[in-house]
Amino acid sequence: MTELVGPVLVVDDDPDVLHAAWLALKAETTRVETSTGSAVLETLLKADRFDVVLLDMNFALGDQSGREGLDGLGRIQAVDPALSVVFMTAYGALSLAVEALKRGGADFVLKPWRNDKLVAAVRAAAARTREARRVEAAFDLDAVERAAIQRALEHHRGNISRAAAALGLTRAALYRRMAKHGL
Amino acid sequence: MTELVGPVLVVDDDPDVLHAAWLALKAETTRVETSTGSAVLETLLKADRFDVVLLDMNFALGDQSGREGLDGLGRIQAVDPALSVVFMTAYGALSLAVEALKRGGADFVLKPWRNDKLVAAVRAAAARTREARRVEAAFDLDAVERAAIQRALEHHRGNISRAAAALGLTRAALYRRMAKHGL
DNA sequence: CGACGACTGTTCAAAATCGGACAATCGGCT
DNA sequence: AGCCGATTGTCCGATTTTGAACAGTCGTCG
Repeated sequence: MTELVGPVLVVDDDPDVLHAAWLALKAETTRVETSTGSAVLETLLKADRFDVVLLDMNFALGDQSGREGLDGLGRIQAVDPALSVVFMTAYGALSLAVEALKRGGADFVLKPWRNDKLVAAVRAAAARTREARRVEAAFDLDAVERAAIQRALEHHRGNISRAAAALGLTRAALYRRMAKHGL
Repeated sequence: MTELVGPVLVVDDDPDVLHAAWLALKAETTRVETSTGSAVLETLLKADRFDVVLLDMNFALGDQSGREGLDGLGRIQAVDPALSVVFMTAYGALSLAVEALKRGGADFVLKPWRNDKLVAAVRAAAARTREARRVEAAFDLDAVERAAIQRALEHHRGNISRAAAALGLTRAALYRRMAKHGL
């Protein structure tokens, strides 16, 4: 059973790269979004729930430090810490790759790539994102509270008063929280 | 491995009954508290965390309806729904026993009792209380929140900022909740 | 060293939540 | 039907929580 990869965002200053990535991924994913600049990164991330971001390391011409790419990684992590980022680069500097992975990058592919390699990297990154989201959800207090309330309501067969008492809330408080969680 | 039964509260209007219960239970439990009246029930229950309450059914002389005992049960359940109540009575009216158990009484012993029967009933009731408390704890929102916070803190190795983000809180909010839970 | 980024701990006015109270409704029992 | 206790849904002034801001600390790197 091959899980279908969700939306993928590809960011590179070269339109040819974007097109090549689109060709390679369109059959493997639910959707491929492309962007030539990292300026609107936050906007794009908030608009969609991507499974993977494919990010170019070198935006500034003549600057091969990867500053721009690492900065993008940080900004992505700030918006969605669970989202995996796969770097693309034409320069195979080892120290850069090490730094990128240490900071939480998922993988590193060299341009030009072999399509099957790219697909494999994106698949793995998507799986990583899903696992991270799964772990994250177990911590989110809102989700935990919602689950506890649902358990309590089920255990007391919809009796609000008893459920509230079991949860350690007043009835009014339980009403508020149920409304908040859409129950 | 025989678990030691925790504090037991015995309520009966007859001091002889209280003494007999004390003799039967003192070796089997951590503590036996006795009271001749049900008036101060709430006060006693709030002062200690009992494992079992032994409650007489007939307080009002000439009244064998068990009204007084059933009322006591209700008041106990209002304070601590998980606490098991064992009824004592000299009159073996079936309908009364059925009513008492339907309302959540744990057991029913006839006076005069055989000490080993009483001890067995108290042991079972104590186990019932502990199980009910265990189930209850799984619903209590404060306990659930506390556990989630501890998990998050451990997972992020004490890093408050990251733990707060994972929990979906601001740092300040996490500080407040940690203080509230004594962490 | 000195600068920098990340993290900490606390403050305070604004905003959300609290819970006791109320009238209405439900469900069982005579 | 009529009664009574339990439950429900909502209200509102009192209380608590919130989060942006700030100053201080820690660790790292040039």
